[in-house]
Amino acid sequence: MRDGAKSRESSILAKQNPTTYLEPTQSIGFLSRINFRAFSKALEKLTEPYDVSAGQWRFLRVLWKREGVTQRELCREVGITEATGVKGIASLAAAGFVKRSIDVRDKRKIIITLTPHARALEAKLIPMALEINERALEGITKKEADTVRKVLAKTYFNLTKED
Amino acid sequence: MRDGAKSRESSILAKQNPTTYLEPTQSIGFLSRINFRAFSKALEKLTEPYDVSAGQWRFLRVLWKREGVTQRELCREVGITEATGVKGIASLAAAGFVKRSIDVRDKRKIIITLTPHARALEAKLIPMALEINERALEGITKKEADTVRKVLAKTYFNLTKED
DNA sequence: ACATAATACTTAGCTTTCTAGGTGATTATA
DNA sequence: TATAATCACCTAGAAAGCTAAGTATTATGT
Repeated sequence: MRDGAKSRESSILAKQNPTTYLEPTQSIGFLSRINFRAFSKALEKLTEPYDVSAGQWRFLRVLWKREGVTQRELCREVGITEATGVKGIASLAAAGFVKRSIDVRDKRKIIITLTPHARALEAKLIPMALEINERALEGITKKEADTVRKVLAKTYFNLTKED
Repeated sequence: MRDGAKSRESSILAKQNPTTYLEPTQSIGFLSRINFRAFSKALEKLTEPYDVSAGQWRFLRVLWKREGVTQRELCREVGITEATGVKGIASLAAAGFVKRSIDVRDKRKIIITLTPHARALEAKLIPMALEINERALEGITKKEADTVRKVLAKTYFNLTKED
């Protein structure tokens, strides 16, 4: 690993300054960004031996719960635009994780189904996600974690309503 | 705005399911990702009339507090790799927001300084960031917000230590 | 029935990010 | 002092996201 990345990550949150409202380290937007990257990278490091990238993981997680869904619905659940979904699903199909088939009753729709290989990966990969979550939440009480989930759901709602 | 984006954003968090640990809407990684996008987009909508993108904003915020910093140090504070920084700073320079100059005492280093135009933008743009934060935190107590900041700093630390 | 709307996916092009592997300047060491 | 190591930045290439605009297909309103 490059030294630059390491020194950045280990020290960026060292000097928290509670006096200034807009200090980056005090901004939930900033914290969301660096946590998103950290979660992705940590999970990707575990799933990489199975040739599953962080982007692919996000689709697979949805599909394991709910297969045979349309492309639009899948994108909605993953939390991305349909344009982004086209690329992501193409990459999943190229890697042999999903099959795309046109809905017989509505030829506009594309139904996404998992290949047996991708279905089998669930048992391997879900524990990895659990492990990352556990590692991330070390030293954090259940109540605190619940507050974070509740607040982040609310901030998201506040920022995206009336768009 | 496209209807797809709207329907996605307005309903994705509607059905929270507290029973399953790894539900996307219960995952702090997932929530961080969608919040990062939401914060970026909301702020960008306000700063766009000044031709400042979300990426550029992240650099400017640091530089307003601490000008004349090296490229490496700037990247560290923004929370990105140096490779990413090269592109971002090039975009800032091309837009006339910063000047890059070689350090006379160490010719490896590049010192980033703001142009008068970028310096003047601080007074316009900082209130926008405050506004987005206020909007995001509507209906959230100070204590809850503090918990979120504390927890997100900890999850980030937990995930990036010993890399 | 036929023109118009809406729906579902696609394409094109841009931004922001990453990793891996450079180059050149400075510092440390044998 | 020569050589090696380290440092600071750069390049290349790819992933993952976005908006805006385009193409079929289906639904709707007169």
